[in-house]
Amino acid sequence: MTSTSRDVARAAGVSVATVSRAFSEAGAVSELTRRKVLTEARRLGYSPNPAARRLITGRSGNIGLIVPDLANPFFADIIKGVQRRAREARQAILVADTDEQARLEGDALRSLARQVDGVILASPRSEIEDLPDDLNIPIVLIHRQAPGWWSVSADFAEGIRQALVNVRALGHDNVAYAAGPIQSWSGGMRTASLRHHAAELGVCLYELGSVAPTIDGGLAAADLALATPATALIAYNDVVAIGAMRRFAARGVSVPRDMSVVGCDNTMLSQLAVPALTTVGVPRYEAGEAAVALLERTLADADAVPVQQLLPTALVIRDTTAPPRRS
Amino acid sequence: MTSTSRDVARAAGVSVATVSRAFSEAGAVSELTRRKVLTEARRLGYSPNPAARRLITGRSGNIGLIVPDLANPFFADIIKGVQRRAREARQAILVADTDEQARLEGDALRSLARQVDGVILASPRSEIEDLPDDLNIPIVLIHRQAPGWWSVSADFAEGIRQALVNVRALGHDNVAYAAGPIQSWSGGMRTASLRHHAAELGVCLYELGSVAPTIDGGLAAADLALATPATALIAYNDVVAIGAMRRFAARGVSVPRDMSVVGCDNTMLSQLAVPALTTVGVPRYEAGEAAVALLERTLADADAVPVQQLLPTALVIRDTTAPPRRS
DNA sequence: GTGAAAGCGCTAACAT
DNA sequence: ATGTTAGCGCTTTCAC
Repeated sequence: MTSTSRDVARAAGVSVATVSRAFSEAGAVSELTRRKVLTEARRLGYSPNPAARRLITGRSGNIGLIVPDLANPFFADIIKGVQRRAREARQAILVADTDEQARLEGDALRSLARQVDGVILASPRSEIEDLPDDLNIPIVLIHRQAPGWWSVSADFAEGIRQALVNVRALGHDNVAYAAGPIQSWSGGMRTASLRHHAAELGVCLYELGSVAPTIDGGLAAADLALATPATALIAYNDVVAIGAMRRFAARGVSVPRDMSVVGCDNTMLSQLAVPALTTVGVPRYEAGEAAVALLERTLADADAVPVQQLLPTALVIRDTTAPPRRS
Repeated sequence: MTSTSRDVARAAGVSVATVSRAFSEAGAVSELTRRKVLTEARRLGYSPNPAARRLITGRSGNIGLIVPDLANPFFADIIKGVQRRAREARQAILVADTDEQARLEGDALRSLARQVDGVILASPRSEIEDLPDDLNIPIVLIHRQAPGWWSVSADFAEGIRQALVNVRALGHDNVAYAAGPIQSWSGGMRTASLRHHAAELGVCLYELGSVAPTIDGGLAAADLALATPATALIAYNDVVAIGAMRRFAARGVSVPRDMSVVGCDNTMLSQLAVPALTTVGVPRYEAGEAAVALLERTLADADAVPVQQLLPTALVIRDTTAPPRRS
């Protein structure tokens, strides 16, 4: 059905090797014959068979991308970044969704391994040491760091520190914190940073414990926060923050007059739902792009030493209300 | 580095053909040798080279998915559906984002064509006749119908009709409609259905024209709606509806007391942002699954006659307020 | 039920 | 600058 390099070679009166060269643009073919070959190829509707090419070069021209949840806008943005950079590099992307299940990450990795040149693993839920390590392909982590692994991650510790500084500057000295799932690496970073800097800034930190990263989790967080003297709540992410705000409203607690709320991640949700929410903006698009760039580096030089790139977060301040006097 | 079928064959004391058979589970190999082969394979960390397999079978085990915008939760859900069904069928997904640009769809299609067994094209922005038709691979459209093409689409006409019936039942007889981009096929379906049924239901329809499918478009739609006697506004999608509600609020028009608003698509956004918004729920996850199922059918029987599957929409009613008296 | 051998379509030496 | 040739790792007749 589809024509082969032989057909084109025959039609153009050259050898298959020349056809191959014309398409691999090694520049090792005269301009004249190149045109001739390309013309015949177009006429016959020929394009190189990627499977055959791959069988011999060992390169697939594909990169794998594994994310916990495609429907989460946070990861959607990461994919867009990866996509953009990959398109430039003429690489296609194979995407896998693990439904937030850590154990599916290893499976996805293994099934992708033979089909791609490298894999980008966004916000892995697994323990890094549980991931298969005999895959023999480069892996770049996004928003997760681990010794000896390539990664590009936001500086979560610094981001949350800035949020705390901001809240402190507004005059809050009793701050509640609703942590997310305990497996969350970024959550761990945030918690540690918060503990460290609260003391330093003279802020009394009320840890509300781990809540689900959902609207419901936010409702619970709000109730817990109201049981403390806190006048500000820092939430694991925007969804939790939105849930908390909803509960505050229901309980007659005015935000931000009676209670400041700070989200994290700065997803589109926060802008649509609560334009006044201050959040810690975490780079996503940029992280996706950077991850592809790192992958290209490992592909170009397999022995390169792993890079752990750190991207800055940006505090998006949309609330500058001073705290109320609460006894 | 990675071992080949020959290595396994040697280790297991069989021929490469037997190894191949053991992995292709044709059942054409004795249970004993099968175990032996599989054991050796595991020991050596062998798995079949997909490129080689593909070169000979012609099947890649990949399916392509082209969407206008990965960051749009609407498409994210479609991907999740595709993903789920594809995983069951042990197919990987190559995803391409066209950034809402029609002309990129043809490019994406072409670049995917040689790498996949079939392509799913979600909500194409192109004119169908502009798409390349010499690709020689099956294509299934989502949320778009065209003669002679495989497709699975929501019944947009019926969905919007139900919305209109609901609004009419609430007592509104002056209804405004903010249409989306004129290139939108689903939008065209909706507009036609609305015109048709408005007359039938005795509703006076005020067409506000085409607005951008954004928050800003919603702001404009609200202003336009207030210039008519309409007591209800049906919006192209939830984002427009949310934008409109924001403007209504700013202009002191109470929703739903003074103005009913109906969205479309029932995205997560609408639930988070405005829990009271009535919307037309368009199947996404299901559409994605169904599309893979159709693709499997074309793959199993290349001569099968194209199916155009229609999925029902679901009216999500969260507002039952009667209309105000407006002169 | 299993083996031997012939390619799938391409690229990469090696010649010329 | 171009042609010849030898595979890449697998599946698939065809024998046995």
